[in-house]
Amino acid sequence: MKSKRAALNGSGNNSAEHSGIHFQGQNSFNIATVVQNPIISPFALENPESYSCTLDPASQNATTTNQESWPFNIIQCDKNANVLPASNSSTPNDVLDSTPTVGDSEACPSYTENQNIPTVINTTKPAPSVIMHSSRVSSVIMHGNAVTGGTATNGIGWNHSRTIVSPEREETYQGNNVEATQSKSTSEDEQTDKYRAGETYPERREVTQPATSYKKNKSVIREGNKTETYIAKPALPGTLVNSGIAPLCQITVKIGSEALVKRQISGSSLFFRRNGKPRHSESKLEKARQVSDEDKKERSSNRLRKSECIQMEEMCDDASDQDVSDKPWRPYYNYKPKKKSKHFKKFRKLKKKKKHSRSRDLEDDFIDVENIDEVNVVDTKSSTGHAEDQEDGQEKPLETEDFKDHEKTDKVEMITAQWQMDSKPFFCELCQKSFRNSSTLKLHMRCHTGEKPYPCKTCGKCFSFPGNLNKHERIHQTVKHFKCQYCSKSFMLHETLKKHERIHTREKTYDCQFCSQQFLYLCTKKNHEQKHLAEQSVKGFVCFHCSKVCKTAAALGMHQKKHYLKGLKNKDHKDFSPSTAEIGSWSNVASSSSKESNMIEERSSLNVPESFPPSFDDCEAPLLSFNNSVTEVSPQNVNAASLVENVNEIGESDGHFLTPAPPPTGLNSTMLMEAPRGWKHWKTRQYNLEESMNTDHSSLKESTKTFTELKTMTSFETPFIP
DNA sequence: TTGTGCAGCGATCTATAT
DNA sequence: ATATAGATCGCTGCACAA
Ligand SMILES: [Zn+2]
Ligand SMILES: [Zn+2]
Ligand SMILES: [Zn+2]
Ligand SMILES: [Zn+2]
Repeated sequence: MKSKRAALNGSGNNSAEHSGIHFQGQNSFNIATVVQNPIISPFALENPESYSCTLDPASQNATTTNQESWPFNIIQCDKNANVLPASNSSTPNDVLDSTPTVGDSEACPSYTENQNIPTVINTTKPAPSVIMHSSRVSSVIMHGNAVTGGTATNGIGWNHSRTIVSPEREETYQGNNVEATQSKSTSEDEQTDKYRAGETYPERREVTQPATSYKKNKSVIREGNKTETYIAKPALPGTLVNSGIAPLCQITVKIGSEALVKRQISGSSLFFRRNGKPRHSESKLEKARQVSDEDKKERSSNRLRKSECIQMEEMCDDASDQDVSDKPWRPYYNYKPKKKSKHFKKFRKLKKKKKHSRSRDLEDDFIDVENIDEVNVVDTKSSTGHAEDQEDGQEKPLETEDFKDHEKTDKVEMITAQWQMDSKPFFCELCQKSFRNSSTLKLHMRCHTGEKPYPCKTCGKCFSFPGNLNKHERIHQTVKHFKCQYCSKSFMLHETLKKHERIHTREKTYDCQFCSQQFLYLCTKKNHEQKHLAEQSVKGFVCFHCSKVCKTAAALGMHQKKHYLKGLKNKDHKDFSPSTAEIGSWSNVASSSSKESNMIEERSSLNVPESFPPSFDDCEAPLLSFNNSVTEVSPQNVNAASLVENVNEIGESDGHFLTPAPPPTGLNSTMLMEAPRGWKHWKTRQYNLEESMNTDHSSLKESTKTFTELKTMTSFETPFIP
């Protein structure tokens, strides 16, 4: 059995393939993907047979094109079939109980090029995930709340002039996932059996209209043949199936080609957003909540039990979780956002200059907004420690001012928001990403729609982006065009060659945070670091200065206060002077610790180098913590710990004591040394924390860089190599 | 069993063309 | 302003060696 590389983002959201789901990147089309989620379609509550469903006339003229698209079902319903009872409980349980589980992948035939997928029309029990209404009076299907056509809003509550695009485009796909929201009824079983038996699928249809550009903003209700489209889309494929958080769905209401309302029924959309700036008006959130509540009432799914719903509610109860709901809509497994674009940097620079000319003190508040991509405003590591200004390559000095974090955060938010508004005015409503122009946004929407208009001429595999097709088509060439200039190896793709050549050039390697090893591949590095983390599960409160281990944080505080006082005494005013915040921080720890100054001076005899804190296995207090606040381990935490560690080393290398730096405020003044022993465990925690903090991985990268710089400066000679 | 490197792909960024 | 191509990054799966 082969070992599998640990997934890097650890979210479970990336488990599309793990769970046998192949929305993207695979030709296989796993229908179970959609079926798996009981919440996925409120429509499933409805008795589909009660509708008179006809094929959308447009779709009848549709041509079959690409085979890999989002598995929407599209049904056009008569107007009089529009009104849906809010609590129509007709056979919901049946529906759900018969819902195939994720593991039913074998029941879901792989979709291949020559196969046809049944459209919804061909099934006897259509349970659409997309419904097209001819009605002029729109209503949101589940609860009948009207979205009045005449006063159409964008449903978002924003009043700016951004372009908001809903996932479905002018081209809508004729559903091929009949089973998507349909119960795994006998008919479905029959069908899947048929498919397995090798019978051809009914032809899959696609509604293809001339690709028109997205209308900018403003939902204009066209008179005449207006079509309202309700779309319920599965959320992220494979979302946390195992964790009990079911993938959810999203409802988009389209009138004509205008996306007017999107209701995202996803994890935390089941719950109120506490603070403002909602993307949906409160009433709509309320509606969404009602929907979910009804769902919860009416569904006693085997896979999503009520308790799980409650659990979800609890999970999202915290304000910090609010935006978690946005995450599942990031295309492709919740990818880490790419690096901040140069435009953003330019923007920031401009801002800085403006500020500088206006007021000096604002300028002094250095804000590293590099990290604050999109919604990440929690990680304000810039407030302390070293922050690298990537743009100039200049390293910012240690921040010693007593900042008010929230002010900075606000500034960052402002800057980021303003930048997005100014520089990226094209907004994807589904994932809240912004883009610089409509083309980019259009392209991006393919991630949501699954549109893949670029088929490989050789194998027929379709791609969303021409560049990816080009890359792909090279694999059909047997010739490896790209030769390594250092060895004789050749590669199909230039990018692969470049990656390979890093072996020789040692360029762009990934440094282990804990030792001096470098790795060519990020995943390798992370796996390696995990090893450190696992072994470094130090339980106890470690003094970074002398490696003593204290049983409690208070004890450590007491101990380190000694260091601090000593340092003050010996300090010959180099350039270090602790901030008041810092002193306060340490004093607080110390003062609360008078009772518990039972320091443990025992040093582990494990293979821990002298400079590394000893482990303390039987210590009850698990975390190294400032201010007695505790959080779970995360890459940020680890980096923070490392950061402090190295700051200490700076001080020591200079021959004088340096008080440990305060923890980065972005970590809520918390850092710790404990890591779960298992990688998977760690991953999970990492993900959860990141999600709850509404951060992304970019902060990790930034922190790592900072740390790497420190490492270089301080010549981290004694790596911890277990 | 574990670690490492490669293949391949999705998605985004950036420069350039229209 | 928009569209496009190429570059790039991040990710997973797989093969293979230790
Ligand atoms: Zn989007
Ligand atoms: Zn091909
Ligand atoms: Zn080579
Ligand atoms: Zn290491």
